[in-house]
Amino acid sequence: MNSSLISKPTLFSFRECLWFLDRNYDECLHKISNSRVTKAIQFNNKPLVFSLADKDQDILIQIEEGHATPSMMEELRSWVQDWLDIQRDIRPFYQMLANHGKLNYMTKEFNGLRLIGIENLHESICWCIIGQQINLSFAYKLKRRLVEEFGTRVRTATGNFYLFPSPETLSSVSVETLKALQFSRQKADYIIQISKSFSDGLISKEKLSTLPDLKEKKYLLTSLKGVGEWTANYVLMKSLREPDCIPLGDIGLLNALSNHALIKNRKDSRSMEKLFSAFEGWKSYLVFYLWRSLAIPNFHH
DNA sequence: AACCAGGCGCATG
DNA sequence: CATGCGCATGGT
Repeated sequence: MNSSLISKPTLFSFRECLWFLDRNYDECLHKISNSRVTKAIQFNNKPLVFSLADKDQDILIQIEEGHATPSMMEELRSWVQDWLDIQRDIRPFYQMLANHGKLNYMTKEFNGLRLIGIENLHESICWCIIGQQINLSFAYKLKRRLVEEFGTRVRTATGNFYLFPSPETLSSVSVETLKALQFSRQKADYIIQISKSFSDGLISKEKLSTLPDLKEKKYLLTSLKGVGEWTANYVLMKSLREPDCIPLGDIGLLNALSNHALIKNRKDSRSMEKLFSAFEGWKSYLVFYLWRSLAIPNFHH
């Protein structure tokens, strides 16, 4: 089995999703070319390279490297649906956007954009730690070094693809090694310790998602050194798809709110709460769309 | 040339 | 509880 189709729901745009995956950053875990995204993932300890392309009313999944049994293909289909958040009916969110005087333009401008996730929880947390307090281009550079140094490489006819390094691998790396890749001592420490927590089974996506309430999830996440409020919320929104998690204090979020004249200054939490209270159940989506708005050149209210 | 980036932990008042 | 500090480097 080397291909499969997923039918598109309403309010889904492959082009918008592809735009997000492409942006203008040096992403090392997938490649975009000819309106297709290609990526390596791991199933049953075996790497598999697949691509996604737009095909009329469907999304075409193709296996680029490796072999997929029918059950693996079924798993891959489900993985892709999670990654691009394909199954969610986002019409309620669009209704909320449409009702908002300043944000209703988004229903047209970003039509069909889905909250693209980070399915691997360990990767998601490491990515947050890498990105803390540094500019995104440097963050992507650090991630690339980490992935190319410690991740599994899959060779294909069209180039190399990488899997994010496993917790086992990263937990046995030394601080000095990461420092040589220009990680700060703290970031190196956090990543190694958190990788240990994963390989020791102290935390896993399974464990985190089965916790009964959000407070416990946040508590478990922030008990890890290097994971604060921002990271916990980012991870819950991107990896567990919690509907109402806002990475508070996020500089991009604050800039977007300020561009739309929705807050007076960075400490204007009252205006923020007022805005988000109108998006109950869809706060994470609103954050994602606000981030999307940052890419509009010279956007000012 | 300063200043600030997808923050966080730790030390103080 | 609030505020200050260091962190690593690159972009503006």
